[in-house]
Amino acid sequence: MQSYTEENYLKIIYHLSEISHPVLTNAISERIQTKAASVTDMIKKLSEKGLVNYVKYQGVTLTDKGRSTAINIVRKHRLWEVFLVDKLNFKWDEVHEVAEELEHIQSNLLIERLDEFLNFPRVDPHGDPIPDKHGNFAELALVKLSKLKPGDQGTITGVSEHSSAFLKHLEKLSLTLGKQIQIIEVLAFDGSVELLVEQQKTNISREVAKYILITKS
Amino acid sequence: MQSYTEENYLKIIYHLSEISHPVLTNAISERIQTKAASVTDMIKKLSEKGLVNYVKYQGVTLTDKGRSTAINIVRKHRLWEVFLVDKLNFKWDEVHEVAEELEHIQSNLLIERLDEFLNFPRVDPHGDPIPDKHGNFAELALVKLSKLKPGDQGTITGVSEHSSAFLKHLEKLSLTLGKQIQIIEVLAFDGSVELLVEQQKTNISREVAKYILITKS
DNA sequence: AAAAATTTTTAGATTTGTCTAAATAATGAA
DNA sequence: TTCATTATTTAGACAAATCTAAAAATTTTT
Repeated sequence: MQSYTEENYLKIIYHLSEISHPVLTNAISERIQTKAASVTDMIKKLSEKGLVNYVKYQGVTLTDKGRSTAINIVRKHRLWEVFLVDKLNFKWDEVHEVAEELEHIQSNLLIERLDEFLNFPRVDPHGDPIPDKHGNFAELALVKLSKLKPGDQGTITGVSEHSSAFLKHLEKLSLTLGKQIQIIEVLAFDGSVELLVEQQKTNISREVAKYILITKS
Repeated sequence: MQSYTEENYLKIIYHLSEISHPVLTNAISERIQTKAASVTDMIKKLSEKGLVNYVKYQGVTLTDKGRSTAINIVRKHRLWEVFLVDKLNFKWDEVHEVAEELEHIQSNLLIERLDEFLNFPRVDPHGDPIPDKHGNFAELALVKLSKLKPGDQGTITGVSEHSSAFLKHLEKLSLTLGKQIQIIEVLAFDGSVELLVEQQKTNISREVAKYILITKS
C-alpha cells in the first residue's frame, strides 16, 4: 500500500516517462510543485520500496511494480473523469482537479463497478485511453493534427494538452471530441492549419494543431 | 480549510454529541482508534481554529462553524452511500469504508451535482437522514421497533446500528429498508418481538428490535 | 580540458499527527 | 473526606513529507 503522496509521485513519473527516460529530479520537482531536495528524498523511499530504479544524479525509471501501480491510478483518474462528464454533466475542463482527488480512493470493487456502470469506456473525456483492470491499453492510431496534409480527413479523438484555457479555446472553435474535420490547407510561413468543421472554415495555429489528436478516416 | 484528519475528528465529535454533551476525550479516542493524549492535542488545535469549544478535563462541544463543517461531511458521506447502493449495486453493509474516504473529496460542485444525479435523496441506505446543502435535516418521525405494541404497523426506514454483522442478520430476516411490518406479539419474559414481514412470521430479540427504526402507518 | 553554470544530493530544521511515560485533575468508594 | 481509581493533560520523542542552505556531481561553455 502506498501513501497518497507516493501515488502522486508514481503517477507523475509515469507521465514524464513518456517524454524522457529516465526521469530527472528537476522534471518531477517542477511538475509537482516541490523542491528538488524533497523529490530526492521521496525517490529514495520509492526506490527502497522497489517501485522505481534510481541511480544517483541519473534520474529514475519505474519498476514493473511501480508502473502497474501508476497505471492503476491513471485508470482510476480517467474513469472518474468519464463519470463526471457523462453522469454529472461536468465540462471537460472542469474535471481534472476533482479527479486528482478521486483517483486515490482505495477500493477495487468501487472501480470495477464504476467501470461497469460507465459501460467500460475506452477513452476519457479528453480522448486519453483508459487502461483495463490488467493495465492494458486499447491500441488507438492517433495522429497529431499538425501532421496531416491538405485533403486529409478524420475525427478528433484526443488532446495532449489539458489546461482549461486550451480546452475552452477548442470549445469556442467547436473542435471537441468526436467532431469530423478535413484539412483545407497548411500555411507554409507559420504552419497554421485551415480546416473544415461542421461546414465551417476555421484557422488554427501550428501550436494548437500539435495538441489535437486525430483518428484518420 | 480543514485537513482530512481534522474533518474526521469533527465528524466523530458530531456523532458523539448525540449521545453525550460535552464529548469526552476518551470517547473520541476509543471511536477513532487513537490514544487519548493525541486526541487532546487535536482538540486543542480545533479549539484554536474556532471549530470546537474546549474546557480542560470537561470535554468538547462543536461551535456553529464546527457543526456545519461536520454536517457537510455527514451529507457527503450519506450521498456517496446512496450512490454506491443505487448506482453501483453495493450492498448496504459494503458501503461504509468507501464512503469514509469519499466524504473527504473537496468540491461543492461535485456534491451538488451528485445530489441532483441521485434525485435529492432524503435518507441514505441505512435510513439515516441526509442534510440539505444548508445543513437542514428533513424531519422524520422514527420510532424504535422495540417501542411498538402488538397490532402496530409501519415501514422500516432506518437502523441505528451499522455493523456489517447486524446488517447481514437483518438481510437474512428480510428486514430491509422499505419493508412493511406488523407486530404480532411482544414476549414479556425477554422483550423479543414476533412480527410479520412479507406474510412471514419472524421473531427478533429485543436487542435487534431496538436498532430498527420504523415510520408508523 | 579547465572554468563556469546547472543540477542533484546531503545535512539539518519544520510541521502534522501520532506515540509513551509521567504528572495532574476528577470521580467514586470506604 | 480522604484514599484509590480513572480520566485527562503535559512533556518529550518519532515518522512522513516538506523546506533552506550548502556541498557535490554533472553538463556546458570557452
